[in-house]
Amino acid sequence: MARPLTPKLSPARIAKAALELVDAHGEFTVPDLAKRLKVSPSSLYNHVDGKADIIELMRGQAVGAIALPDHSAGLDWAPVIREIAVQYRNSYARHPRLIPLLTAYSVRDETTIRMYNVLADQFVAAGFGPARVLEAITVLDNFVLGSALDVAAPEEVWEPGEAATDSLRAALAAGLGRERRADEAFEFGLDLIVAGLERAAAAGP
Amino acid sequence: MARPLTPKLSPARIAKAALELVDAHGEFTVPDLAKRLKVSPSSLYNHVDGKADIIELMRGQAVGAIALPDHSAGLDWAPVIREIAVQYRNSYARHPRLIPLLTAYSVRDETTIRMYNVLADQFVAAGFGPARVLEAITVLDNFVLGSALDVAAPEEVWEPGEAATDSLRAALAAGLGRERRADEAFEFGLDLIVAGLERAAAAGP
DNA sequence: ATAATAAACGAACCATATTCGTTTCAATGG
DNA sequence: CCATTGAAACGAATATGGTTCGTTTATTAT
Repeated sequence: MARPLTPKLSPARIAKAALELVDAHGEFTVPDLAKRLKVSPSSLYNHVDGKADIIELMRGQAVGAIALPDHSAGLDWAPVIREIAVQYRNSYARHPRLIPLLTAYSVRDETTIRMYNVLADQFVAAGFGPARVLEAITVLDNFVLGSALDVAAPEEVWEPGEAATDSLRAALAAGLGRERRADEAFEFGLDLIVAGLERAAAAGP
Repeated sequence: MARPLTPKLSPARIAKAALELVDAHGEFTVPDLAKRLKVSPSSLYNHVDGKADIIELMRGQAVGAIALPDHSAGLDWAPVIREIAVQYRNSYARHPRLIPLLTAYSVRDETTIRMYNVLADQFVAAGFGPARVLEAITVLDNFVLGSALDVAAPEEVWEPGEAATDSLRAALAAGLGRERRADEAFEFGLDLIVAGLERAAAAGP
């Protein structure tokens, strides 16, 4: 009932359990989380600052796995930013139901900043001016976040209702499982954007 | 204390007041909403089904103002889809702080379906096959949603921290106010995507 | 008139997040 | 070796928020 020989809790353990709850149910409550950890709710507050803090820790878990490509070498910039976008998006897609929780707060963490830095360097190398660099990063970021939310959307959203025309109905029928469909749309959109950026770079300052 | 001569409440009134609260504070609680309407919390339940229902009503308010372009004429498809995307995004941008609430549910309403129909028709006219049509719609949708979330993000998110490199720092310095910056990035990205779609269409099926 | 419905209210309820005081153990340093 | 300190758990208590229910009163329909 009191202090155990070996601590049952730690921020990492808490974040992991919370993420499992979110993956399973799309949300989590402090009592549920405590139950899963076989602990009383108030015990959690010895290790974390509150629910918002737990969400931050989950973001770290999700995004911390991003492996930035080695850009120090003289690689072409386009494949580098493409790879970053893929990694970024995949790290979210692994926990789709976490994203709605993150959008409610929308804080940028350490990993994200590092990523922005690499992107900025690459775009400068591509010959973009400062304003364009910011726009390019924003475009990529927005597309990645939107695509991640798409993965989280429930299947029913994409079921044709009464009002669907033939064109839309045919398109929906062409979709396979939700998972791959979201993946393919992301790849397609990313190709469009990267190709567009390359053309913009070639067009000069 | 009992039934008044003229009803104080209606779904529309409730949605309007709730939206004002969200615009101002980024969230709303039922007690606060009731207070603003000078009504007891329980009275609301004579007109709406609960908090989730109120959020749905707000979505309707936000998105209901979209004016779909007249596409029956033989206009080129690219300007049509571009205009739709702009309208769609702007209707969200008018109430940025509402979006995080919507992403938690992500239900598609009537207006959205109508929009998808028009998009599907246009892409078919452009010569895309069914699978491509779905991908194109998804790409646009994801980019619009991500861009809308960007408008909602607080300013501080984009302030350069310790870890920012020169490239990123310069890019951030080039940004004006948050609002216009988000607008310009959206326009830029939309141009990239539409141009890419045009090239894809020209490349054939 | 009388019945039925609509619209408000207050009280009560349950879940959630959080705080506080207390207890128990582990480690440390005199 | 033990006394102090601090970490880690707990239970009780609190504040807030969403929702339900029974009641009251007015409007509308029969």
